Amino acid sequence: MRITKKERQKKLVQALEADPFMTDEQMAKLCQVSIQTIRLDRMELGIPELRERIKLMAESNFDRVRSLAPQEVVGEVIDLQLDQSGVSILEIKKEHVFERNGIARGHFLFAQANSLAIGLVDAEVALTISAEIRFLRPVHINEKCVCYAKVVKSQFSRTYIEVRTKVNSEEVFYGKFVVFRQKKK
Amino acid sequence: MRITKKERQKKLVQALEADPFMTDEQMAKLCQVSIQTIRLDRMELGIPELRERIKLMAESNFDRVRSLAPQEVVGEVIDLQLDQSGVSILEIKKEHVFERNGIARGHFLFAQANSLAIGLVDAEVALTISAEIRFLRPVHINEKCVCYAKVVKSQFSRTYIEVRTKVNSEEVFYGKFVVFRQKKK
DNA sequence: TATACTCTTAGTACTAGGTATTAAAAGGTG
DNA sequence: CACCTTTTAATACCTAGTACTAAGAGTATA
Repeated sequence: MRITKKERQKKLVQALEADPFMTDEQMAKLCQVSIQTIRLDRMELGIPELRERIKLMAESNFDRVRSLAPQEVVGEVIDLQLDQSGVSILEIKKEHVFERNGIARGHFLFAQANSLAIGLVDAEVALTISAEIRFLRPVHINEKCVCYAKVVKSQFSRTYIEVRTKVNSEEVFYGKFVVFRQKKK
Repeated sequence: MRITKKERQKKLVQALEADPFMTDEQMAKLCQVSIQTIRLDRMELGIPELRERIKLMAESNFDRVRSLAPQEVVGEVIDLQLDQSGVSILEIKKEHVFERNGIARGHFLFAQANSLAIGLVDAEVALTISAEIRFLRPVHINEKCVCYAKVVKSQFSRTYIEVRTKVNSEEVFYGKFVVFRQKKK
């Protein structure tokens, strides 16, 4: 016995973390033991077989891809008057919050506001130039952030937009955005 | 022959788009044809078998999971002196940019900066209170954003952090963050 | 009507990467 | 030496296929 069972199992877990696509055969070679030993190890450790592992990975990302892939806008736009105002909603889920305390990471609120501000501008190219933002109170998991954006001024190639995000009519985020635009449609 | 071959194949593609986890058997039932017909259809359409499909999904998201799942931080932290300074790198990929023009959406640069600023603060709870940010030039796909954050002041329960993001020593983003902190570790 | 042709179904052999089970060998410890 | 854990081996079976051959069904064409 070269290394102990415990050590081998530890090694296995690490190896699978680095490359979850290993077959039992490959693991057996890696650990210099028989395939049966590997299978017993997987049993003990509660590690499913390759195909199950792959499936779990694919499934877990499938939802995420679906909910995050239409990434052009963060949050669901429910109202939009181009060059005037818009409203979007973002429900804070576990992927948005700090594990530790369940408080939403600021950049998601920013992303919602930024997306809406950009989406508001009726131009071929619209890019954020600058922003002044304020996080007024922490937002928690399961809260629905309703984001209101309003164009306050449009000068030369710049659009000035004011954004307020509320949770139950309580303001949680405020931002002033300056957006650069090029060539009206 | 109820529906034509073309119609059936169209149906198949749509069904698989909605649920890529279907076996040939399930598809056969769905289309009211034999399993062999489904296999011929897959051949013609160049659709791989279930296991291959699942594997492709898992693989394609594996990289993304790696780079995005440790979501506590957007970007890879390569240097960190708590309460002093830190550096992180974010490579702009296709999921970060506007499809239209290949320019990075601002909120990713913000997220990188915000994450680093929060990560810099050595406290149990650290939350962004406000930020003043400026996007100095557009960042394109494949560019590597190196983000430098520096604590400039720490007063009461607030930490003031300055962040500069560069691409090839050219400044692309600048931000001043105010971070709230609670209870030192 | 017979023939040609596409479409569909059936059946067999084989594959990877396993599970589940039983049994035997190897190794270390009291 | 006996006991017990650990490891290996062997066998039957499973799923979701591939690869291939062959035959039947349905339709159009000479």
